[in-house]
Amino acid sequence: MARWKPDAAGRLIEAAIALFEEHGYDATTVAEIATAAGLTKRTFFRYFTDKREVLFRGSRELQDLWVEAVAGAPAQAGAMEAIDAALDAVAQLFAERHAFARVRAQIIAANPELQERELIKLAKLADAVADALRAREIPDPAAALAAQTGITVFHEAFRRWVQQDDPGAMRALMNESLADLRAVVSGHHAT
Amino acid sequence: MARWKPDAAGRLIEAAIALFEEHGYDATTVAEIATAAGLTKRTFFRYFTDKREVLFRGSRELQDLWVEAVAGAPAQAGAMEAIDAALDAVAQLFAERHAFARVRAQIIAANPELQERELIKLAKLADAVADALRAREIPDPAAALAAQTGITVFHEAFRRWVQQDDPGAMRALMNESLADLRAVVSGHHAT
DNA sequence: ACTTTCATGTCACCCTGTGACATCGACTAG
DNA sequence: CTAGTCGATGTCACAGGGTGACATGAAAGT
Repeated sequence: MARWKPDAAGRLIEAAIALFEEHGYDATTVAEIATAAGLTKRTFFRYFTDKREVLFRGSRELQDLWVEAVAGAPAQAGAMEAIDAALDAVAQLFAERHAFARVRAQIIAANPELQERELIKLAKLADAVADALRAREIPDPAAALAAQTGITVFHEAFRRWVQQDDPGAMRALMNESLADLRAVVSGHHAT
Repeated sequence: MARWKPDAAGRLIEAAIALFEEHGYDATTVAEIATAAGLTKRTFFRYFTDKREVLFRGSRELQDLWVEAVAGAPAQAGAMEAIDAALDAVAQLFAERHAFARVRAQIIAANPELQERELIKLAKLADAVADALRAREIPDPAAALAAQTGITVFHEAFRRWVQQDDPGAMRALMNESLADLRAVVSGHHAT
């Protein structure tokens, strides 16, 4: 028999989310999370660099998905077509996780510190996507701006997606956001 | 004679920046900053909600400038014209503060926590600008997207502006970023 | 003069985050 | 089978960020 119960990180995440939902993020201490997961405070910090990070483990996965989708777009695709392909992949990923995403989004919405962490994860995501575009021979600053724009569209669509009930609606929301953005930037009037 | 030396907040900011430059942000404690300013740790936290905030007092001023410029744009101006007017005002403001901005940018660049704070300030700025656009009868989501786009252009231009020597170059950098963004979004190839 | 106001100080305290070292099952070599 | 190593976790002590409660005393009002 194993000395330790498996998946310590997973248990910490589950315990953390349950406690955050019940008492709020601030009112939950790391020691409480660790105890609820059958571990100690010190062990918590071996898995997560800080208390916030327990909610952001999935960001890495999202970033990989973006990067792979951009890299895997057809050879002749331009910057925005590659971004569009990534939006497809992302919309599919999230369709399976609507319920979880909502809970998590609610916890984050209630805490400025968590919003800060979310924004920096998004910024890192934009950097990674920009790198993926550069690897496709798209020069700067077009790569950086296209990446940032793709993330803006995704973020805006995500915000709306968690506020409504259809898990499959993300792609449509993305398309709306993208169309609006194009209209605004080129100076036409939006819908 | 006054009981306390005036401008406690200002003294704290100066002391903080000097110490951050000398020893780095992490290695500087709040107690050190306070003592250097002739105050106590407790007093520091009466002026700044946390240690980071001592570097972001000016963000409020920047936000007001944006909002006023957007509000004050000609009545017939569309979303992007109003943004453009704001970019003018912002470029002027920063022209006088190139040296300070560089020091501050360097401190922030060295610290992830500070970058987080910077990003959330930028997000709040985008929200405030979006509100100002809505006040001009620009409907959502155009208002939100135009605001976010304006901030993206500003941020990109700012990044380049602190890396070069001409304090007056910001407006030109903004124009370049904006032109690049337009080209990317509408699908043409950039320079 | 008496009171009130208010910026600052003092003190005690909790929580986050980290370094150093201990523990002990599991795995591996021989 | 035994010895030794490894790796995940625990224990302990501590620095630093951040806060609540109360004290102080000059200045400003009345």
